Amino acid sequence: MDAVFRALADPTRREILDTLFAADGQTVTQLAERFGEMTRFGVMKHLAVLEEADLVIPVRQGRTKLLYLNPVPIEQVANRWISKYAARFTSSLVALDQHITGTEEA
Amino acid sequence: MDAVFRALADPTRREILDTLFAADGQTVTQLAERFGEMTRFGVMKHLAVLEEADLVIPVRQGRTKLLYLNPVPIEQVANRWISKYAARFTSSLVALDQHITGTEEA
DNA sequence: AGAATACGTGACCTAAAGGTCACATATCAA
DNA sequence: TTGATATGTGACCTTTAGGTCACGTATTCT
Repeated sequence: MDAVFRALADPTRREILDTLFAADGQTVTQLAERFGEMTRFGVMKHLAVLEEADLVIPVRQGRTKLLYLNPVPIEQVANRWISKYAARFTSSLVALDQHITGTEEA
Repeated sequence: MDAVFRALADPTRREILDTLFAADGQTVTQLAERFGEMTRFGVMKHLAVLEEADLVIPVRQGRTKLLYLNPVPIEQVANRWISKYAARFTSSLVALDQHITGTEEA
């Protein structure tokens, strides 16, 4: 989970996730072209960090590498760490649970 | 929001938040004593980052500084950024909203 | 085969992060 | 006022992060 937090710390990496969210399965070059202010190598280094955190999953296809967004680690961070602090989030889940299980309308 | 992400990136800082979550309103020295492997100065630097991100709110009281945890920025990150990626989180909020607004039980 | 394309690696540089220390300041207590 | 306590500051050091580049490898196309 440490790797996830560290990966999300950089704005460029969050922007990469945003880009993949908008269009999943891009190649490295396609992605790099959207970051004109940075070379392909810079983007690749960020991708390495994102892959390390399992936020981006690479699929080799011939000479290209397709990049897929993996939201699972983000969900885990939300559920295992953030929910502890985000009272509204927690109470939302509690309320939802009560709603579902009928605990509230006893 | 950038400051929040960056602040959460370091494990020591997350541990500080955990400590304040367990016991809010500690002084700097009290807090520092729990981090035996680091000097007070190291802890203070981390505190500066947390305060910068508004995750820790300092209240000067005489010669001591009381540290309070502020979960609001974490909630904002959850709502404005993470919810986009965490499908279960999002659907939970949607369900809750339906529950509150009565959209569901029409 | 040869050329173009797509990605990978290692060296390298600069700036920033993490951490310690000596020292300064403010406050309380006697 | 003197001494102890609590925190703040700036200099300093070491490691890491972010970024570029020259070059190498694999793959596709003709």
